[in-house]
Amino acid sequence: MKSLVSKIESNLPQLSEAERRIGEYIIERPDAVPHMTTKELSEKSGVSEASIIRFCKSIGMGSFKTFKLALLKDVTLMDTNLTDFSVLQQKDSPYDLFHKIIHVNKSAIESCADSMDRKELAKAVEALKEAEKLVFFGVGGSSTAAVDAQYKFTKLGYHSITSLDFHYMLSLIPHLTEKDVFVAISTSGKTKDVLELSRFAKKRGAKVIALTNINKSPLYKEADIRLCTPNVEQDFRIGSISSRMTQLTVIDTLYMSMFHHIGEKVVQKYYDARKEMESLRR
Amino acid sequence: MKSLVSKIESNLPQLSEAERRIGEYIIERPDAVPHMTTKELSEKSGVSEASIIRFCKSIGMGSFKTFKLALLKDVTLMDTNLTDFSVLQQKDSPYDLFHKIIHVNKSAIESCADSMDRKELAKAVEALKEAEKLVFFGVGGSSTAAVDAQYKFTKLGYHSITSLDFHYMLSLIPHLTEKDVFVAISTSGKTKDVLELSRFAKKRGAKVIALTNINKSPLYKEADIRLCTPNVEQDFRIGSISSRMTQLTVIDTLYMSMFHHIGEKVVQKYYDARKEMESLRR
DNA sequence: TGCAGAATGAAATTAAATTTCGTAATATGA
DNA sequence: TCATATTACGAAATTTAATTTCATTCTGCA
Repeated sequence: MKSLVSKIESNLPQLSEAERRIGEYIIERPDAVPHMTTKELSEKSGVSEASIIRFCKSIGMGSFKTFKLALLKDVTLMDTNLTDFSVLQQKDSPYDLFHKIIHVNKSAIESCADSMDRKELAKAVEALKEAEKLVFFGVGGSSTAAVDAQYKFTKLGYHSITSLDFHYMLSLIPHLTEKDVFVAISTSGKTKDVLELSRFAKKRGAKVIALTNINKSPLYKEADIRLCTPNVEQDFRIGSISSRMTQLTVIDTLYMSMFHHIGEKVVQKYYDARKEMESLRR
Repeated sequence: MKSLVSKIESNLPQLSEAERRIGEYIIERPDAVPHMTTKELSEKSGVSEASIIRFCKSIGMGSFKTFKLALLKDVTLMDTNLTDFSVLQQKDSPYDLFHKIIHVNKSAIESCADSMDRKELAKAVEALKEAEKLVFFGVGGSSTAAVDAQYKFTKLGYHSITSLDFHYMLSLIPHLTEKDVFVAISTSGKTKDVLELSRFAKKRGAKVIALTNINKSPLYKEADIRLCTPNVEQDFRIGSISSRMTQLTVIDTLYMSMFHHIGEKVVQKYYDARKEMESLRR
């Protein structure tokens, strides 16, 4: 049995101008179409709504709705890896953007699997297991990951520190020892603040874990342990919205691994914290 | 990831009479439902059309249409039968966990599409367009999203504020006016700190946008605009690692929409900021 | 050149989804 | 116990989407 998309593809030559335009759009973005209305699809493919209906009939579907359902079924089974698309188009509505972002973020997380080195990950987990203090540092977009990590590891009972303030960090690092871990977060691996603090921490004897894009950046080279995130595409104008997702996925992994390790010991404390929270009704 | 049908099944006891009737019918004939209209389904299950809509919202879907699409996907996949998995198993290596987390986070982002209401999203974007000050507030795991949002909107040139400190926020809110927007972030929608500040902000006349799970929580009810995230499963011991991903996806959407709106005006400023950063070699 | 016939989109119509609103039932609390 | 919320629900109104109708344009051919 032929898939609906390939059926459209093979019917393309027989279709009229307007219908072919529709078909081409559908082939391009089959995953997006089931969520659309005739109006949207007509705008996207540059034809009238009436033509959409005619198109559906042409390829043997009773109605636009039936067609959408059939297409969704098709796409679900196909499990196609959709390739790229440009994030910004002038006519995009917020809802369009929303779906694009879902797609982009999903793919970003998916590609995490490619860039991660399993040995480095194991080393990172070992280092964390033995760590006394954990220091996270990232600036700009990477501060999100630092804040998140700090919160999570505090929940696990770690002495876990982060700050956005370079000078605060500067005053903190002299107190680090070989038992401590400094997690440097920088997508590019070139951020000067992050590099300087990493070097300083390393000089103090702390283990430096770099959470950075997979490339041979200074941070990558200088770190003791490298947790690499994929080189997700980024729009030069807006920066990457997705690199943060990849960083957080790695943080989640570290968190879950540590939870796994010390897990049962802290469960009771989680309960206590939650119960206390409830009694304070917060 | 639980299937939608089994999710409905387990939610059944919590639903009201009419909604339970609907749920029971869906469990009985899940394959038939995607092709039905609200009218048909209401007749089959012996309730009103309005209840159908309410049912969809109750189980975490933005609309009847998205529900049908999700159900179809579910039914389609049921044949190919992907089994779910529990996140924690004793033998899991960090690398195993990593892959599981990739999977879980991906699914969480994917299911964002189901819970988002397109009208509410449009309303949120409109509100942001006209806003003077933006205030973000979230505690615990939700603070990540607040921090991220604050950073992003500052980059866009907004007067954008967040803090983890309840008392700081308390002193800030009296200065809000009708022109300002307060974005309340709480997965459960019940966090007392968030609720109290939202109410206060609303009393001051600010527009309150809730970024919360789709459920009928106090925050959901009281907000002017509701941006709903899906009810991702969470381990009672570790809390949800994924709800943050869904929140960030919504933040990304708002950010991109605003960028889209005021976009070209700020591009030059982005360049300036980057050039300055480079000249400072940071 | 002018006519038949196909292709197309704008506007009208029909159908479906969603919201609003009033009522009844049930919980809450003084 | 009685007043007061709160909740659940369906009927009707409204909004939104799908489909049909119909006028216009284009194309090929006598």
